[in-house]
Amino acid sequence: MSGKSRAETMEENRAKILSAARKTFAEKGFAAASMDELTADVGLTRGALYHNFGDKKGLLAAVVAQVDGEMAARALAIGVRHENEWDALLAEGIAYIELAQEPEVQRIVLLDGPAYLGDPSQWPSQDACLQLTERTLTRLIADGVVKPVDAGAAARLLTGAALNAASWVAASKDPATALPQAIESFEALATGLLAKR
Amino acid sequence: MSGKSRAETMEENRAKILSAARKTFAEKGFAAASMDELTADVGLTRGALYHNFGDKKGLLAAVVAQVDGEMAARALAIGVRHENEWDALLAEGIAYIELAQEPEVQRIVLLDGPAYLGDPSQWPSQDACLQLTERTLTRLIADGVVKPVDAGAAARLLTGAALNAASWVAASKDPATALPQAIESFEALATGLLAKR
DNA sequence: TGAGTTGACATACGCATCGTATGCGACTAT
DNA sequence: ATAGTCGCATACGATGCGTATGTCAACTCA
Repeated sequence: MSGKSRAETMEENRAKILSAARKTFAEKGFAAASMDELTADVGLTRGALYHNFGDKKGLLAAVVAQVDGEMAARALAIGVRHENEWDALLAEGIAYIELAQEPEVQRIVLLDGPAYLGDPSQWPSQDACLQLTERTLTRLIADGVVKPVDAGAAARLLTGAALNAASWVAASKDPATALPQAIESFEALATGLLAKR
Repeated sequence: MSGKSRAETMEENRAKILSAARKTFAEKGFAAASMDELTADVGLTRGALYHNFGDKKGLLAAVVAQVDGEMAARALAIGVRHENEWDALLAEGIAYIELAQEPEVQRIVLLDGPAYLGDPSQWPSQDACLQLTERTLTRLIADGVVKPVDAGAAARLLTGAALNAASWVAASKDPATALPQAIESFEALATGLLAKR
């Protein structure tokens, strides 16, 4: 019983390519990544790639969805630990700033993703991070904690601020000191959404 | 005296290529833009391109600097009309949201620029928008109007929020109604930076 | 003023890469 | 057993980039 079913090896090869792409895209960027090299590194050819993902952009989309999903899951796990919904929102935002420090996220999700797949709000994966904060914001607005602004717009602004903060920290000369400064500013900005003072 | 000097035609050809690049990059994106076509459209060859701009990325950098500079100039002109520095900052931010609605800015400065040239804070042009708001913020912090946060971080967060808002509006189904919502949220967020309430 | 030099651009070449069309072996169903 | 399908490899054509080399006009200087 050592043989693998057809569907099993199929999934294995898909995963191999996805994993290799995730690494290569993060290191060299999407444009500079050669599909010949990438597939050869896992013992396959481009034939497998085009069969599984359609084309090069299809592979990027799959990688983005994976990384994006993991980030949302981690942020959610952090936010859920807070009883107060507002504190959870803040914690999630700060989590984004910290999670987006990884070169993988920086390069794939924040740089190449938008450039080749278009604006995140149009992605099939629908930017998991955005949806998460939008739902949280909607509840907070209903509870009167947050000003009655459009939740979609506020969510986009908030995550946009957080992710830009992450890029700023990652690109700064001294990330260790830049990170707390970014978080401080983020918290200050966020409090602007509060209804009561 | 109808003859043009060597330096004159040089500048003319540079401007021709730059103008064509600005249009093509905005319409088809950086990756899909063929340098053969682009130069042929203005009656030149790639030889002129590589002589004037070094390589394809060099051309993108020049275009980005131009568009970025124009945007900062327009935002500054708007902000300067306000006597109150804080109102000027808000007006500048809102101006970014509106100015960044143009497909040129969206595609070139916000998508392809970061992807191919790296984080804006590392650009030679040093993201004119960022510098502008950072200086304004520094003055406001010195005056005690804004909380004593790091001006660089806050500037990045603020412009990041504004530019993401612009992308959100541009990608939304109904930009006409999304724009005021984005501005409303932006103003709310910005007030979080105020020291006194 | 005329020969030499420089500079701006064109031409030509090699190399890499992508997408597709085609081929082949393994598995499956009847 | 055989025909058909599926997953992937191989082969091909088409672009596009960067560089090395060529060329001709403009500028310099004696």
